[in-house]
Amino acid sequence: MMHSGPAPVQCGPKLVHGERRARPISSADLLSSLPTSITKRFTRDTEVFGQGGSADYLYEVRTGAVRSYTLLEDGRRQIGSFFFPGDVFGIEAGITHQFSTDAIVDSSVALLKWPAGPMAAHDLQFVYKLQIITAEQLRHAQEHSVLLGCMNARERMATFLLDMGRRYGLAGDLIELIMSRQDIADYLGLTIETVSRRLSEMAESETIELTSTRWVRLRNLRTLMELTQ
Amino acid sequence: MMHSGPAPVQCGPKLVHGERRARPISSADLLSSLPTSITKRFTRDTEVFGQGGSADYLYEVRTGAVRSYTLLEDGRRQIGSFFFPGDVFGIEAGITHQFSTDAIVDSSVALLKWPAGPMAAHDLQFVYKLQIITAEQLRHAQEHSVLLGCMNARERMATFLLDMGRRYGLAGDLIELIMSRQDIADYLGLTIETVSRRLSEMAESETIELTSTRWVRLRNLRTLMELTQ
DNA sequence: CGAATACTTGATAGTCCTCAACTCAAGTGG
DNA sequence: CCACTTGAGTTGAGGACTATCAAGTATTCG
Repeated sequence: MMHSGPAPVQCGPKLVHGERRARPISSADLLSSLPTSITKRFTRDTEVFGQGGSADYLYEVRTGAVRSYTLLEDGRRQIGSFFFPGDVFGIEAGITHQFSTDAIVDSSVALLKWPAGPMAAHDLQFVYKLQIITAEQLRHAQEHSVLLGCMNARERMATFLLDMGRRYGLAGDLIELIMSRQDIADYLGLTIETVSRRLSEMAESETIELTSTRWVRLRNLRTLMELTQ
Repeated sequence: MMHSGPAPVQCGPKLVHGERRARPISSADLLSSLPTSITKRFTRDTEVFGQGGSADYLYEVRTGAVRSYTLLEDGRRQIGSFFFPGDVFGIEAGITHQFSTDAIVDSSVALLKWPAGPMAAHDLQFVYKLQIITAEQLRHAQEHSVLLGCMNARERMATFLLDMGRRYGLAGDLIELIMSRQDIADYLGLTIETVSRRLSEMAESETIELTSTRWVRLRNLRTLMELTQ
């Protein structure tokens, strides 16, 4: 199930109804349209907000990239999402943050202070947009559960590469992996070694090309998509 | 990482800041307060709505239980959530459902047709409540990603039992597993055999007692919580 | 240029999956 | 009421995939 499938020429997990799964977490210009937002800069590896901190703000990436994650006491880390320019994050059900976030590279982030008190957001348009974004993030989390619950390492890597290409792609088939191997591993529920091995394997089979450690060229989209679709 | 840790006397994954993770997906009485809802009955194993179907309604479990899941073409299934009386489900970012749902046992479900057209939900209170519920489900999905990405089978089972006890508990330490072993397996990203083995193991160590196939008594909460906290 | 860090590659081990047989429970029909 | 059937769940043996541990290579940054 997890370590799945008929190894040779497997056709990859496909959704019934033949639907696409991953897609960008769009922002719907939530914060940029509001005058009350301010912009802050965060250097590489510094915290934007921490687990348990009070959720007083909404955030939107302007430049750079951010990761959100949960830390377990013994050091295990699960990265829930990567956020790129335009992505909104920091939405919470309660008054405190359930996870931590920090900048992957030097980044600038727009902050919007929540309207004070519950229901003070008398702007229907705002709440409506917020609802859309939250629902999109929910969908992303559910898709990620499918990846973590059903897919093997090969399929996870292929899914990740295609997703990154869609959200952070450059020059068509050349994509930048702005995050470290450890980040990728913690996002995909794998170890850094397994991530490295699967990438090397894909390069070996000429499915991708490892231009440098942080740049990947997608050479055979079809093969990749057969592993994810 | 995944198949984790120092096997003997491991203390389980603990969140930094010592926070609790799982908790019920509360409804905030979204539908029950609205006059436009109708109630439908679904017999065991029948579909409430299917992946790809148009998302015209919101749903709330009245009696019984519902599972939501994603199906891959090769038969792999990931159950995202179980819903119990009071839980709202069927919230989507787009106009079609991203996953399927069906009744685990004979159930009655309240339906609320979405206000026609975008932004026609001129009731701020409604959108606000909806936002709360969506954010809660997002949190649940994120927590589930931690389970799927970081925890071993033992820890997943313990987390599941405690969560079920909280959401569907009876008589304090006696809980009903209303779903099949296969459902549990597909929810936890395991196989049915592994689920069975871990339950037997817990019974052997007197952490739990398997009263019958569908009833479990939690005998040693401390041990369970050490595996999850 | 050198040290620290990131990444890759190899060998081994462990957890969970797969396949298979068995037990148990529930429902049916004679 | 009991043999029969069927599906669900348990248990066992073996294997596969990924983790772990370790060493080596590449990259980055002062």
